[in-house]
Amino acid sequence: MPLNASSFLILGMVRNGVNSGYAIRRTIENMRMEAFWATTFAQIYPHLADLENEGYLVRHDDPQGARPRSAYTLSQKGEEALDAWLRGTDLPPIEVRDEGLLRLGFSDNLSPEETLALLGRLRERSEAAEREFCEYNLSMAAGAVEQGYRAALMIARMGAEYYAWAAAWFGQLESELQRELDSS
Amino acid sequence: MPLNASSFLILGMVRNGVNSGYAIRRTIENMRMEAFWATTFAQIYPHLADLENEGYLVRHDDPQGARPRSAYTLSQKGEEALDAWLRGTDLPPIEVRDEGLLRLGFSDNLSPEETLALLGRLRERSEAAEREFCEYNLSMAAGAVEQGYRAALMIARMGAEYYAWAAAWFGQLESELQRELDSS
DNA sequence: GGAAGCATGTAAAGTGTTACATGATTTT
DNA sequence: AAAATCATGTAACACTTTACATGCTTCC
Repeated sequence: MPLNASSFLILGMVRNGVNSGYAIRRTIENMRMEAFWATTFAQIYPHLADLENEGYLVRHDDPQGARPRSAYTLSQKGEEALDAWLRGTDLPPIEVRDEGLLRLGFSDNLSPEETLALLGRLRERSEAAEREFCEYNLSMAAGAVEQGYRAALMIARMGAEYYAWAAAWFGQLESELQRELDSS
Repeated sequence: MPLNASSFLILGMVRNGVNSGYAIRRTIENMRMEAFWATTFAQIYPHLADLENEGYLVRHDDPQGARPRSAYTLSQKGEEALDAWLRGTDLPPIEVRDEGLLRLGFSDNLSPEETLALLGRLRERSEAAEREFCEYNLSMAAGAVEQGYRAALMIARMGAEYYAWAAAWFGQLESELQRELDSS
């Protein structure tokens, strides 16, 4: 089983002390990490089991009262694989799937009013994403969790700034189109 | 068969006069449309056949000499489906998968030098993407293809500006880290 | 004559999402 | 007592990518 990006997401989480499938999913949600690498419970649990079978992770029983719980730690092999990936000189291309931009790209047949409405929805979607990142950034700054999580915070800050940029970009297009509409 | 975003990409292309599977793939490549919705030949050809079976597209034989070729046009049903999608008020969330950002997010264990190298690779990748968008934008401005392709050009311009922004962002992080390194 | 590009596909594998199922614990 | 959250998974489905296969045409 060759490791893929999802494997390293899990290994990285475990090294950061996020040691159960449930905790990994929740952390990804809280950190808005889905913004650049999404996953679901249905992916994480089987993947954790695979990584244990292949010797990258070690599983421990860690029940909370009568509720069973599996906690994981990195094995030597897991540490090495994660470090090799972090130091790798390859860099796979970014993959984006944005149905909204696709729609904008085929909007030539829409009326100016309809295009304005679409641009407004795109801007609002970016504004909402920006707000979510800002909320996470604030909650992090409040706690003293910054020890050892510098990189994750850096990414979240980039997310906030990117979505602010995108919202402004859509807003500018709206203004231009509105001006054209007014002057005709 | 409910239509998905890939269906509308194909319908939109056909309406714009890009009427064969081969031409659709090449146009997506030339326009750098893969930056926000990627596809391959292996997806397009069966999908075209499905859309024809369901009555969204009409197929015509359009051989070039002895080389066979299938050309498509939109049916009434196809036109309507495409317009309904363009005017839809729903807006599915953006999906991004960026192994590079994932790596940066787990880079706390790297040395400053190694982090600098990673940031440099990320910046270069953005710079390369920006160049590709600019090339397409220039090739469009040169030709008189702007008639009816205003939206596609708008998107390509956004692509160029976004990657310029991202490259600058990574560059700034590099400078900050370098300063820290120098002053210690 | 060979390389590059035009043109169309199939098969298999890999990856990811949705829906479902179960039961314990904590909070209101 | 009900709702929310913790915790773990399976099964089916949908989607995408990779590799392979074939043959024509144009340019060098």
